[in-house]
Amino acid sequence: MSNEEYLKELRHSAAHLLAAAVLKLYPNTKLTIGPAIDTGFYYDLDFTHPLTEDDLPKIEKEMAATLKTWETFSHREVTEKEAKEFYKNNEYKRELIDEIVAKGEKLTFYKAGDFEDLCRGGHSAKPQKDIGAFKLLSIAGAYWRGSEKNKMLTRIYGTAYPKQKELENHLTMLEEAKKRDHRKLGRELDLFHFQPEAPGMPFWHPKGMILRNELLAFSRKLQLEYGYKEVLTPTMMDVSIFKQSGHWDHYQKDMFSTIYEDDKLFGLKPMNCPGMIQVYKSSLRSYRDLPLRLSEYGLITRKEQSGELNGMFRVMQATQDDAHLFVTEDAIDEALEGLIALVSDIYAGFGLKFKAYLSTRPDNYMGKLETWDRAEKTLKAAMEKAGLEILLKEKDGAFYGPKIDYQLEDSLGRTWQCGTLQLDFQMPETFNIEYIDSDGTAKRPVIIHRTIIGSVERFIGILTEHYAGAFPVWLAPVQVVLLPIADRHIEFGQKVIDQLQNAGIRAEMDTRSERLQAKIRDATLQKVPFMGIIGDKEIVESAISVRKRDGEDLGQIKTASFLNLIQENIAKKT
RNA sequence: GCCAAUGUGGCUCAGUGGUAGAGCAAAUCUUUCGUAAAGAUUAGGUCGUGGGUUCGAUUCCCACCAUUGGCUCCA
Repeated sequence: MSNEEYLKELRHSAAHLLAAAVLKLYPNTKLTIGPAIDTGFYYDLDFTHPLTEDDLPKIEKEMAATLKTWETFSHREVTEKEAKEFYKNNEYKRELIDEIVAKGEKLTFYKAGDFEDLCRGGHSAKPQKDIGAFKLLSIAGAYWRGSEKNKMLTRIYGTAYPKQKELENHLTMLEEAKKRDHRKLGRELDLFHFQPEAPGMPFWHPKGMILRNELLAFSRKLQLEYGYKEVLTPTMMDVSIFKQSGHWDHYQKDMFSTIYEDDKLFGLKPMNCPGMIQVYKSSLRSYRDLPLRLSEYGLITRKEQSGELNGMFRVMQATQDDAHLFVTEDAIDEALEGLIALVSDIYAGFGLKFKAYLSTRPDNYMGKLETWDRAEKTLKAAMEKAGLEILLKEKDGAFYGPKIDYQLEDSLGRTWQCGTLQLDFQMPETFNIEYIDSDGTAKRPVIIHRTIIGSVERFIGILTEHYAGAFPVWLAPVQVVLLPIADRHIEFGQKVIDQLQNAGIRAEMDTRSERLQAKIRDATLQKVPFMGIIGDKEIVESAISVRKRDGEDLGQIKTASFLNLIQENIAKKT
């Protein structure tokens, strides 16, 4: 058995343990389901009284006591009648029983100690021994069967490991993730803030803007190399555009709109596509113009439900690094190759690992079957050629075309959906866009939609957590801070600052009348990559003593060499 | 939108049915200092917003707003 399976069984058993303890403490609670998940387990319960976090330690204690009576799991097959009799007061379990019966599967009960539960199995052979350490982590609401039409149940999350040490490591990791929270770091590093008058819409501070601008400059530079042309389209347009694109029908409830001059209804764009298509349509296009790669760093606005905003990860206004490629059908392959290469280039700039998922034709697809087959084959071939592992998401494509989704992995191993690359055969029809082919006839191009960074806001949130705020030199809002030891060193410091700034380095000087230790501490907490200490010795040598934010002492360095060192770091994106 | 929790000076947090404190940050002064926090003084809050109960509400109740952990949603 793999370690993964072992953990899964152990946690599944821990979920039963949780249920058993809850039943002892709150006998009228109705059990529903309780699976193992990647990081632990949960159990969804229907309590007669609301539960709070304060109740968790009590439940943990009961779990520990119960575990002592759990030597092993035994199971038995039961009839539908028996099962329903057992759960005569539990409509959730009866619903599950009906489903199992309908599927023609056997009904089994698993028992450990004196706790028995409807279960398909998959438990630790020796729960008492295997569940070495467990902890209940949080309490949350969850809909029965995941549908908001159903009753809200109480979900208790927990985690379990064979060894106490492993549990502790996991908890340390959670602590570490908390320290890296971009909302916390955003405030501490003075990058941005939120306030109630603009929910889900960040106020960017000067230092945050440097991150944005560097990020976009990097993206622009690469896109230029790949033949993109940048455009910018209105944030607000008459809703007739969105009626034509279909957004008004399908997405209206998530769109902001506003009345203009009493009789015109304007909508804030929730996506850039309609606008960019207007640019395409603004003149007659020849096959010689294709592929036309239009990029836009467009501001999109979407209403989000109140409970789902989450710092920079989920905002109501976002800037997307959007692009639309207008290509002839037979040039799709080539366009995709370029795109996949570009995606890899951009992610590589941040040292982020990624996985690419190919989403294939859904049941409600539009267009011709053979076009889909070809498009999927094309995407697959392009992924293969780029050396990407092909992970499939069957039937998960958009109705207008198949897509590749990119998931980034950050330094804590968490994954984030960022880039997406979608083939679209539908929008060209809807907007009736054409090009004149070499034979003089009008033909329909294909559109490839893509974002790589995704939303700039979200990406900066991810980068902040990935680097724990210690941005690489090229991104760091302040790259160098000079620390004069006494006031008489400021003059020399200013000369160094001038040199650095003239070379485009973001350098500052801490002229406060604080002790050196305090200045080092503050610069370290601000995660400034380089500190340059200036005292009498440095002035004599016409050099600065360089300390890195991780504490490494680089000793005295002449200003010119220091400049080179920084520029090297910037160029290598370290 | 749903379940649960939270909202006190810029930040982190304490506290109370009789109109509020601490540390850090800030300002001023002293100090001019060698690799992660010098010292003193001062200033700063109608306790998220609106209603209600009460002689009196930051504290109790209701509504709303925002945030957090989840669920759902993300065409």
